[in-house]
Amino acid sequence: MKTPKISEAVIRRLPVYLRYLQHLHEMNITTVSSLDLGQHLEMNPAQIRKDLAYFGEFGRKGIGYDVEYLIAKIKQILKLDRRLNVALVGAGNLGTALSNYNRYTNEKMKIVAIFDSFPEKIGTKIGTVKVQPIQELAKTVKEQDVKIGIITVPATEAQKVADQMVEAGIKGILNFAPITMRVPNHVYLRNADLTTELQSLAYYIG
Amino acid sequence: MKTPKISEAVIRRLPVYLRYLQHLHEMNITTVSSLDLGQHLEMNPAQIRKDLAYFGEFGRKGIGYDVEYLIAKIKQILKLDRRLNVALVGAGNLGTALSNYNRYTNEKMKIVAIFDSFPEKIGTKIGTVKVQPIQELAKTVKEQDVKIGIITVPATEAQKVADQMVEAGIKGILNFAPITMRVPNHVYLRNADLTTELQSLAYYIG
DNA sequence: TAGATTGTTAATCGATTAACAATC
DNA sequence: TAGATTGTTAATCGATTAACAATC
Repeated sequence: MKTPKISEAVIRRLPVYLRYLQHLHEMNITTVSSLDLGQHLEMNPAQIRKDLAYFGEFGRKGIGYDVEYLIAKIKQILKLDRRLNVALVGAGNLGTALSNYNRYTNEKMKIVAIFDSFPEKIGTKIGTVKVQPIQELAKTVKEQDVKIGIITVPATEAQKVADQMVEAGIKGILNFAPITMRVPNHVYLRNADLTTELQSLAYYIG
Repeated sequence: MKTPKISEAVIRRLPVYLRYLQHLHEMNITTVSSLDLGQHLEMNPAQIRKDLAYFGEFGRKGIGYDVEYLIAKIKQILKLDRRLNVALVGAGNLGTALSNYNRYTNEKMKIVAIFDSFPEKIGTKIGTVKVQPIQELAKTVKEQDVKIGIITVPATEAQKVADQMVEAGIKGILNFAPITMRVPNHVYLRNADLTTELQSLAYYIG
């Protein structure tokens, strides 16, 4: 079966499985059961099996899952097996942190362009990527076939940047600015606002 | 009624409402309906009403919600109306970004201590907060009544830092390191792993 | 074979949405 | 009063968990 209709909750768990599987692989563990996975990730094994079964039969009854094979399969599902170019706007601390994230890995998803509006930032390098003026966004997106945009500018600038990304033809936006932004339906938007994260935490502590 | 059993989904939406209400307040808008809120936040108005109604009757039939009053109430619910001290370990780019987040606001939730293990970092200041050696964590947590810990160290260090936080008596941890960490049941743990965020994004674009 | 573990169906649980009486 | 909008109950929808036949 292809993909019936996969919920976002499922998709968000796959990278968590992937991370632990990669850890197992590094430790030369070749096989793992949903029970093992569930114990380590503190999740229900039935849920793990069901999540994986949406995409195919990856395990073997009585045995479990082959770690290396499952890693390959999850990467395939998440489309992490093909090149995916990312542009980041806002070369502040958060932007720099994100740029450094996958700098040394051989992930296929890569931040290939960084933009800022601050003249002092232009021309400096973050890793191997030179910071460009925001005016060059559209041109670079086309030239480098950029599909995803990350927004790490202040709230006041964020919607404007999003508009420019949409205009440039970007397909998905990961927004870190604390605003509710508007994008057309054909653009996928994900918010990762760290202030709301922090605020909801207070409820469980205070 | 007090709080029957509020789901995390509800708690995570409250800061989003709060943010937009504060925006309305800045624009001198005094009243808002759940319909308005729903339209701007792209949410179902019934859900917004229900979320709020868990905590009391904050609106007026036929009128809507008083913006200022609702802001005060949501802050009260989230316990953002009382002082909440936060310690951050890992004074890298991400740590610095988070430290700067609420530096200029008059939020009651504040990062009051920053730690790092890198000798060169010790003694430098982020905003007004001096970076301390990690060895001083326990002492500072006690002295400053720190309740929440934020972990922005590399994956290899994260569990060790979490253990120290738990040992020091911290009540909640916000973890940005890409690992599945273990904490005792009495400590609230929230993961905000930006790599998994990025990876799940690929699914919707590729 | 006996034990283990998957894939999947059915049962449960919880969250979202619709609808509407109450009332400003 | 008529129109608007809440708070809340009931209906729907979706996600999680349990259970088990299939099978390695």
